[in-house]
Amino acid sequence: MSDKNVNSTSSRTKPFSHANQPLSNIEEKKSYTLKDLAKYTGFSKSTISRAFTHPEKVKKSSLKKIQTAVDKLGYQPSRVAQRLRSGQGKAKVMGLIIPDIMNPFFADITRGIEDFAHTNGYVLILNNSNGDLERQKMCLETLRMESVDGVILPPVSESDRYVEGLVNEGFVVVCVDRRLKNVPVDSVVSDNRKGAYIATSHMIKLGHKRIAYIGGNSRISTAKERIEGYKEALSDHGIDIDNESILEGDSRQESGERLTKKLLRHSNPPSALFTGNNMMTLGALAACYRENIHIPEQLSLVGYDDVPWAEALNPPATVIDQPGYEIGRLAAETLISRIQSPNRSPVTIPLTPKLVIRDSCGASKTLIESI
Amino acid sequence: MSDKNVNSTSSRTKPFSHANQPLSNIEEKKSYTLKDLAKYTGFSKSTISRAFTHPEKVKKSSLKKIQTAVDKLGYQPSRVAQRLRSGQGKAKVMGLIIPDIMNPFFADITRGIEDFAHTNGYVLILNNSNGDLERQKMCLETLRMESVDGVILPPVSESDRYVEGLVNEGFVVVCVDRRLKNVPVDSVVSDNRKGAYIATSHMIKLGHKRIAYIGGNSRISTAKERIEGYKEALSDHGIDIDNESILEGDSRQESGERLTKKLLRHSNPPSALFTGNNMMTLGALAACYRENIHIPEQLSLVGYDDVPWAEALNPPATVIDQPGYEIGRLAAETLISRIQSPNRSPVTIPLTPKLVIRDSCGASKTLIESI
DNA sequence: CTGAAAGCGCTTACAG
DNA sequence: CTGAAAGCGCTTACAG
Repeated sequence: MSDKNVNSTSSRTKPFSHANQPLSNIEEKKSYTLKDLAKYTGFSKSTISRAFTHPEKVKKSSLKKIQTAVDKLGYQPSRVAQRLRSGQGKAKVMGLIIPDIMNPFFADITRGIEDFAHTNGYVLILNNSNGDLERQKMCLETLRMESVDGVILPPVSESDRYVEGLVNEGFVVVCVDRRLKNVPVDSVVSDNRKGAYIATSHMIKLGHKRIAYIGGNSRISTAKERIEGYKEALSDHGIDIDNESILEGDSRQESGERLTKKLLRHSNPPSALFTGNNMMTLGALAACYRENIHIPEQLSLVGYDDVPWAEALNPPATVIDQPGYEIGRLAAETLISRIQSPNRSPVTIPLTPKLVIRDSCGASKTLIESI
Repeated sequence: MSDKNVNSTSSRTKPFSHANQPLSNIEEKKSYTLKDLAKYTGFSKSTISRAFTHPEKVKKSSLKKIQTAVDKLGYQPSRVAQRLRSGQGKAKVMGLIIPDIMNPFFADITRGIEDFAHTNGYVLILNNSNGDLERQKMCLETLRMESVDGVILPPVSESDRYVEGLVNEGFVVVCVDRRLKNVPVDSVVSDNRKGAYIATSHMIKLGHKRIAYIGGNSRISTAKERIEGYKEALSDHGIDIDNESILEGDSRQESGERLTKKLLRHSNPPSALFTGNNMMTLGALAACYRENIHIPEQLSLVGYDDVPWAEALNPPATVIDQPGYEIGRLAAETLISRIQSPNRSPVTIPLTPKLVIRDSCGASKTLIESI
């Protein structure tokens, strides 16, 4: 044990500092254990433990005495010890692996998950995969060593042998935002094909023919689905698909800027742009500012995700909105329900995205057109 | 589960999929334990444990055999069990309590902390205080039950009896971004007084006399310091302080919008605005757009934090930049160093903010003026 | 260099 | 209604 200087407080008055007096010989302990409580109350550890876990099995008067002691000592059980004792699915910890916490959509999902976890007595271990498959694997390994009850993640890649193995082994995984192929897992996702379809159709209705698309890496399910929805909308409206107008980046601001510049410098530049990713939208805007392109006069823009700053932009941005917080909450809920019924068949909970019309396409009305 | 016996090894080829064959009767186990490894290799649990913790004390050849078994079975130690055994400061978990993960500055700090934790074998438990003192207390209680080695947080309030008690008890706390009064804790903070001073002086130099300020609740140390810096800059330049131009909100977008509207509708509105908080900056921008006020022609603006969208705004925003990621890393580093030397005196690590000049004050040059 | 034993702080059958 | 005992998976003196 390491030494620590506890003897600084001489006289004490407040309720808290009196707590450990009766057990002065273990005064330097960080926190009390069942054993201390047993010594203090005269009950056995069993009874005290039972007072917490099955109070109905303990005599009222004993319960009261124990409660008093708990209050007096400020006893708090060790969740680590509880975890070691309790079986599968009772650790009350969930893991979360986020590709980029700076992305407000993921931050919102995180918030939703944390809230639900907190409310249900779960604790959340946060990991950052940084969009890297190898790092995601390391995170999963760590989370496994932590005996978490399950993991929530937007998979870095749609197909992933390591995750497949884990799932088949019985490790609980819930996909959020992005899907996983070839594995039976619960997923809480939004309908990205539809979101992209709505966005693209909106521009088409406003008269645009040359609509470009930039988005994330297509090994990610959402990126893939969004391209599909975009293409489908064009086809449905009899517009030819121009592969030079479809550019794939890496979901970061920098690639958004780079790809947008490329599009703008094209001999026959697009009149409208759909950015399938909120960080890339930021890059696109920076590119327009640099190239002195005015929105919406010279370029109409629809972004993905109704980020907090969408409304503060000049002009306020028309976007596809997905309920991040809600998606997060649902994912956490799904995880807990899966833990409780390990054998139920996997569910996919799809959320429907909405178009939020602001001014970046020239349509001046500010209304939410739910589709 | 229950007992198991090791049948002698059959032939195996693929490391992973065949792994658990020799232990087929415990096939449904989630993961292997030291006991399994002991049975499998013939060594005692002690030796195997030692092979991990003190390999130099184990014979080379044994080490090799154990390694082979580990690989074959895919053994991973239980961090929960390790944690229970190991003493204070060896749990390798840190807690983080964030007031608002949607705030990109906090998200950036979180990223820095996670990175450092990950690199050093620590795991991060994330909690959301939502800026609420009571909730922050609950988070701290939970984190304590989790036997974390320490907690990093931007305190919701500068003075907080509960946290004080915790610290005096020896619970490791590192303040990040915001300070704590009356308690000897390590802190990694930026010089907010100076940041505000620089921002305000910049506007003064551009000729502004009526410079308004909106910021967060003044029970938060950063908000308080920024007001001080703002006032100091005015005084130093011989400008009277007008208390009607100083409005206090709650660090959220909505209050930024509300307060800005109030300022703009004033009979003698300000010609410049300093928003002491990035979410409130967003609100201020929305207010300007709504009230049809042009930046920088009608109102100059300096915001706090060089958020990812600052550059994508139209016009790109002049802001005070604080290195969030770096601050986070340093906080995690400080936490770990504190764990290692529980008795060293508390340090305060101050970072210097910079002014990033863009276009929201009319100064058209894009340069970073480090002060 | 190795193993048997104790113990971290809890919970849960099993006997009273 | 209560207590003694076993055990969760590990680590670490203590003896060989």
